[in-house]
Amino acid sequence: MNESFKALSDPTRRQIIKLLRERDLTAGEIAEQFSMTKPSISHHLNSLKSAGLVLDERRGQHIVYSLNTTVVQEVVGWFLEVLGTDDEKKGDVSR
Amino acid sequence: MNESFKALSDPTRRQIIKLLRERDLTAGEIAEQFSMTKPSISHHLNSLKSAGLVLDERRGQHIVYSLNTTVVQEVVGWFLEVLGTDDEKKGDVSR
DNA sequence: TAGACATTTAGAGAATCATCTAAATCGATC
DNA sequence: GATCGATTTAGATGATTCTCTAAATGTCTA
Repeated sequence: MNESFKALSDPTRRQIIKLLRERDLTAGEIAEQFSMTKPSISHHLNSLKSAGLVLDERRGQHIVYSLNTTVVQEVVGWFLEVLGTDDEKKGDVSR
Repeated sequence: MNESFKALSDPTRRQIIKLLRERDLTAGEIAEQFSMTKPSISHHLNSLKSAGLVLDERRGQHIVYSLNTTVVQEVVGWFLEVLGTDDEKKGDVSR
């Protein structure tokens, strides 16, 4: 969970996640979108991957990245917990 | 928005947010909860404050911190945008 | 298997960050 | 107004992070 938040703390990585929401993309296609070297993007992709936020799959010469919605959901869960819901008031787990 | 994510990338700061969900707390009360010096906690509080995630108010000798739910909501908004909703499919803004 | 392309790994440098101790500020009380 | 308690500010240090260039790896095709 901590790794997820760390991964999300960088604007480039958040942008990558937004791109992957549209469709799966190869590492090269992702790199094209940024004014940064490919190794740097590769580093960011690795950070997202080890946080479990994205998945990768080799497809021949290319490596295709996709969003792991499950893990993103978990992070949203943290926020919902912090914000509380209608069923569960601040810290009150009695009901 | 970037500052919010940066602020949330630290476990101590996320824990502070969770504590403030229970009730408003003074800087000292917050510091008590951690095995870290008060100046360090003060630094974290400042980080949360300048990200807009918490609010502070001087009450006599003490300074009371509280959660700024509005800004936390904004961060949740980012996630909902990434995850999509039932009304709005991946990148499809046509409907 | 040689060459070309896609991607990652390695290593380095500059910047940012978390934490500490020591000192300063701010408000209350005697 | 001198002192006490609560909190922050300043300054320093070690660790982590972002980015780069250069080199390595993996895969396809001729």
